Amino acid sequence: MNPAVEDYLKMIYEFESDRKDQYVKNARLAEQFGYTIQSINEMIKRLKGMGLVEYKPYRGVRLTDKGRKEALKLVRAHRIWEVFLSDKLGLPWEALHDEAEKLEHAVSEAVLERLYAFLGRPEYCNHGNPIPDQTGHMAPTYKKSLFSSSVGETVVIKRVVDYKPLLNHLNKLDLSLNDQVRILEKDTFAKLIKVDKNGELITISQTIAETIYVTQD
Amino acid sequence: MNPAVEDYLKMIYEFESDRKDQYVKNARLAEQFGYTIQSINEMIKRLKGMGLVEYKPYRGVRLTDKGRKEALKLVRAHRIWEVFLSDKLGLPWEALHDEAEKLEHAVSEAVLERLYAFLGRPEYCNHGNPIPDQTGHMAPTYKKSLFSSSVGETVVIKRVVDYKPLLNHLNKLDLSLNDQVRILEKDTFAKLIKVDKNGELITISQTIAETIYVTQD
DNA sequence: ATAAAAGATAAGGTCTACCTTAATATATGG
DNA sequence: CCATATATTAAGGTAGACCTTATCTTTTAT
Ligand SMILES: [Mn+2]
Ligand SMILES: [Mn+2]
Ligand SMILES: [Mn+2]
Ligand SMILES: [Mn+2]
Repeated sequence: MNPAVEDYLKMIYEFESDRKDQYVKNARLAEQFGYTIQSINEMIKRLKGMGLVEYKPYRGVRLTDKGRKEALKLVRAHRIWEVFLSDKLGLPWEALHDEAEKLEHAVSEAVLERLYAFLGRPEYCNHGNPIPDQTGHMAPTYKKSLFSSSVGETVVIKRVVDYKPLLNHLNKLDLSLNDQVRILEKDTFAKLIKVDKNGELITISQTIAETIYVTQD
Repeated sequence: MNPAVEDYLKMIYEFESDRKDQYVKNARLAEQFGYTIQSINEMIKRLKGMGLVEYKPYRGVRLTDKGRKEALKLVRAHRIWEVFLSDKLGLPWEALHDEAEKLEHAVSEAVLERLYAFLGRPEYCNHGNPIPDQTGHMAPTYKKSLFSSSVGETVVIKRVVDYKPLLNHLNKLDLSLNDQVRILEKDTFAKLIKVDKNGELITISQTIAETIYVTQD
């Protein structure tokens, strides 16, 4: 298990969590990684040879139990490092991902468990994604989007998509995890939602509001 | 600068610190890394091409200023991670090196500086090696060996060679960094030294005592 | 001075993880 | 039902970082 293999497993895992029980298309992986489809194909064959994925031509790829177990370890390491970088070193949320992307491959399970304990066994990373425990179990994923909320509702931001341009945009809008907002207006034609955060009026496009997940307060 | 290149620079740096202004022999690198001399030769050529080392056939290799600067960054990262792993996660000193060997390559300078501050800008790692600051300056290296001490002297252990079998042996002898010991007896024929630590009698071979560095108390 | 030891170089090989160009197979929607 | 879009496979290439086998050069110690 080297960084390249690990990153493939993690990516496949993340795609699988989006659209449950779907095969992941090689083309999607190619696009996401910025590699050619041929390279993806080669690696998929290697992963298959290692018993980490199941592959059906023209359908796509899917993790085996063994592959999923490995992927979960990586997801776990990634999110634990994010918590460390944020909580202990004070890195802003848009910087966490890239750093964790490297650290996740550089740590033994023994050190990871100690780090996890040191951080107080956090259940979520600083983007609101659940952190699997040693057995692979994790807290629920917030699935209700801000845009799906109704006018008058008061909600709390609990998860955002971990994508740097989005996080930078949220910084500009002055929106952070655990912020409480009240839906003032929702215009499905203009594709906008207006919310109130502590007396501050914030206007958010539908596209952005669909990448923000909330709980009703 | 990738992990392989970084590890070569660090190794050359460490050999250079031992025997000042000496060229490092490719054979020594080969032995230490466990690679063939041919492989070392190839890599040395690459390092030379990158302007990181100066190489004289039959004499050896030496870091350029550029190479030394890079090497120092790695030494710094390595030792800072060791402090983290020991002080915050409680890893025993014999486990620090292997873990730091991976983490040192996985961290940006920005994160490293934050980590350094988080740890309280330590001057020494947990084996007593000085940690260079951002400019490359560092506290002095302890150079007086335990075996060179005289009977009757009371000394404090300030540095040990970071070599796992040695550290395990010191654990068995119940010797740690900052322990205070008094030299009871030194037998240059039997190649032994006997010390008292808090009423406990500890017998140490010359070879081992020469890998332990002390200050006079 | 010279032979043995130490060190360097040459040539060819492997494996990983990427790439390009080109051919081929499948899916599907009009 | 078949054309076009989508997906796959083939073939060959590169660069890094290792390897082995073999030859050649320099140093050094007697
Ligand atoms: Mn990664
Ligand atoms: Mn995250
Ligand atoms: Mn290393
Ligand atoms: Mn150390």
